[in-house]
Amino acid sequence: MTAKTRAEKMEETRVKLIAAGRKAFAHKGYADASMDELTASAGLTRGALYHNFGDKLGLLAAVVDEIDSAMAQKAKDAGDAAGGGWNGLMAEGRTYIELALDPEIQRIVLRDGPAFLGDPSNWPSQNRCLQATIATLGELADQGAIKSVDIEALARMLNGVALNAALWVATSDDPQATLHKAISAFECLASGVLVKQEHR
Amino acid sequence: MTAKTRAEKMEETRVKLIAAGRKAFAHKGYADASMDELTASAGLTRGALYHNFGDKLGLLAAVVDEIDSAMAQKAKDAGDAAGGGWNGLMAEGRTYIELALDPEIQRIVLRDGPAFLGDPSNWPSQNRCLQATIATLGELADQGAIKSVDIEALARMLNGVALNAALWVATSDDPQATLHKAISAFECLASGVLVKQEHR
DNA sequence: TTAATTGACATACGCGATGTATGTGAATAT
DNA sequence: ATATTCACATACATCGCGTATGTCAATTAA
Repeated sequence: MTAKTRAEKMEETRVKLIAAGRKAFAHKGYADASMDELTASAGLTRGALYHNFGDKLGLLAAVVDEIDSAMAQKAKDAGDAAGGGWNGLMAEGRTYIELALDPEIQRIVLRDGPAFLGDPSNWPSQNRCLQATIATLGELADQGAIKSVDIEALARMLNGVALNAALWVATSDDPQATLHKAISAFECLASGVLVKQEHR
Repeated sequence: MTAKTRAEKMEETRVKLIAAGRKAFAHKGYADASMDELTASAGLTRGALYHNFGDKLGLLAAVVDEIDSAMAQKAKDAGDAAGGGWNGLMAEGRTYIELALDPEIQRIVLRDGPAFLGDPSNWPSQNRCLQATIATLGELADQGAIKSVDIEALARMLNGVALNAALWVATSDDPQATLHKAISAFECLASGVLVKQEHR
């Protein structure tokens, strides 16, 4: 086998640091995570950290982006599996909320992320997710399936509901029980954008 | 007039520190707010801070409690002025959106609060704004005007929509135009919780 | 009125963590 | 083979929190 090149080793340390970051940030929270301990647990020093990510926030941004991108991908897959359209949109939302059961996601993405990195709608991963929602809503609007309200506004509000639901589940004492309530409320509110109300 | 007693002076310093906390936390965020600078801006030292509030988190809790209480009062007033019921709920939502336009509220109560103090429903203030929404929804549920979904969940989702709307408006190029879109979208989603008699 | 005591706040210190400046050795280029 | 780059380690400066201790005015008691 071929010897490791320099770029390969650097990528290796980036992966190690992000992995260590996920563990430390999830377990102790961003504020209480020591970069000395974190880098040591990866067999490195803070030198590697500041060379690769600039500062502590840089590592958090990288960790959040990795996790949030994976979340968006899973949500999109669920939407496609549900056949797209309205059912797809609901499946995306439901999946996003269910992911909030993961303690790592709860702590890093839903709690510390907004506090230390700012408004989530400015995150690269969140913007991608928003564009996907806008596209789906656009199709539904062309079909006359939803009320004539500004598409971007609807997309932002829907994502806001899902994010808020996820946050609620994340901080709940009983995540499993809260999950069902959150999903029901999400679908209830979402039904408001449909032209035809569901019969119950 | 009577000379200032000791308890009166202490209350004065508490007021000064909370006021300084609101300014510093809103402008620099909780994490980057220096207690040295904060207390100095109030003409005091960190000694007063730790004597009155125990630690940095104690001051944040006091600040959040004060703001959260004021928010609840304004929302309730708006709801009452609209005559309660569904109109009152919509008025509360609009009020919440307008309140969340305040950068101080955005940063301290809506972002740093949950991150550093934990789940808002566990705050000493018990998130009074949310409680007001829950109370109104309870009335509507008794009247059979809304779908049978968990009241707390609905309240949280509605507030989540309002929060997201406010954040969007706040960062918009044209806040006035965006505000109308946001409120329309809010009312659109909110209508999802109403039962529609004509479809039964 | 005056001496004793309380307590609200200031001052001083230790500890830990971040960020930067500098050093080093292995991989790459000439 | 020598020079150079650069990924990372090491060493250092700084800053901010929390605590321990000091101080002086306001209260209390005689």
